[in-house]
Amino acid sequence: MLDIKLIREQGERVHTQLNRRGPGTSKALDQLVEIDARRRDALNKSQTLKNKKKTLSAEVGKLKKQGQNADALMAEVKQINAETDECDGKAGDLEAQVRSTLLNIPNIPSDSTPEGTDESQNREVRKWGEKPAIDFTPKNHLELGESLGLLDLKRAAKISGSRFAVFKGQGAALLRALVQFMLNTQTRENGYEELYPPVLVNEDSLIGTGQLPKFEEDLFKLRDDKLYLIPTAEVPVTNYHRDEILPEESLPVKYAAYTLCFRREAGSYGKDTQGIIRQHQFDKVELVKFVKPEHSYDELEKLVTDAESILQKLKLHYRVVSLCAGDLGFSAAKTYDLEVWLPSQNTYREISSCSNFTDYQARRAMIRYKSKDGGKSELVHTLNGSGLAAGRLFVAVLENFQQADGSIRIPEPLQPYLGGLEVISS
RNA sequence: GGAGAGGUGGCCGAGCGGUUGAAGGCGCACGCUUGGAAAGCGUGUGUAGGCUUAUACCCUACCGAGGGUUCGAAUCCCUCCCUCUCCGCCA
Repeated sequence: MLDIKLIREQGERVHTQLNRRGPGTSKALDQLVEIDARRRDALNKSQTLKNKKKTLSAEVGKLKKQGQNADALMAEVKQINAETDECDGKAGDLEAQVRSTLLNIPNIPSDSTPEGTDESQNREVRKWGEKPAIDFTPKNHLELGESLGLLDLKRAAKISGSRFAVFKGQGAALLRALVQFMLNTQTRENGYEELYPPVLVNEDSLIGTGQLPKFEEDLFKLRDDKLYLIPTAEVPVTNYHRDEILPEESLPVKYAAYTLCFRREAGSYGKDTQGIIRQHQFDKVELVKFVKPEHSYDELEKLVTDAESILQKLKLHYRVVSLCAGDLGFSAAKTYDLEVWLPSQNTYREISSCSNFTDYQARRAMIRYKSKDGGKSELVHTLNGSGLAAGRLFVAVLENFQQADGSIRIPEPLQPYLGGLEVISS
């Protein structure tokens, strides 16, 4: 949520910056300032009336105590009440309008976010490692997974439908090893505290991080309870500190959380239908940080480095991409994607997305910090990034470490998690 | 799911229709005291919104949430949520 004061005072700038996401993005701002002015007007009237009412009511109390008649005053207060109700109603309606408008306006892109309208204009920041030397026609992860008995999508479709997978045998063990390896790295080497949160969350949490009210159709919702399945651990972990004031000296607060994630993938029909790249249910280790505003962009760089450390340890070739304004997520001010090399597709595919949300989520979720030497509490900046998506990492391992005979070489750091297993073969 | 108890400031805990944003205590901050510390004494110590150059004053709201009764509600009534205890069920 953007600051209404900022919109009030620097409307032109906000318009310009929002429209970097695409023409017309700032349209919702148009009437906002005027509605807000009317809101404050009604509020002021109501408050003046309430003040008068309070004084008179106290008078009534005094008179009654002295056994005197207070009928005239009581009638007057009744009259004021009618007016107050009207003002309150008006102010309430206007406030609801302002809030719902604000909830549907995305974050302002950072100055360092590149210009551009879509994915094709994202800017490559750096590359790491090299493409694997494969001197045969590489198989894709589905062929490899099925022939080695690691994946069973046919039966998954029978059990649940399309975009679901069963990981089997050494495939299931490999997925588990990847999760374990990522969690250990992030908690033991990169300084994150582990959290294992619920995957069902309430509406307030989803409003807090920005999935609601605008993106309800992307979420799985329970029929009989007001709960949703999380699309990412960002939701429960960021909301862990919703409505809290954190002590300044605790910042930055850093959490790593492994959860299942659930996405309806509405509107992605026909995209990545083969294999397990795009699933309704997938595993992910998420990194979330709460930081002081002045550090958030430095913290974003570190967050990216922490996510990269997993790929580097596994010696997987990847590149870092800075998303352009048009490709930026709703709540983000700046985002780096990590894209891992997939030999079968001869391209880089997203495996992590690391974002700085500045104070946008913090304002929605009311997450603040207060310095030890008093002063006003201020909104924190929130960040998060995948560290990493386990299903896609599974794909990358299969494809990049495949050998001519169809077997998979297990990267050394993973071997301890698989009882010393060095190769998966049929 | 059934029965009962309860949700008040950072914490504990009073208040149960009238100057109560809320007694008292603890904690915390600052000051005095001290060689230093403790104790003691004093002062201060919530959030949001409005107004404002102002994180000064002033005003409004907030005692789980939302409604209602009343001139007036933390206090009375209704609905919902959450916590605890017992029973049932269950991993």
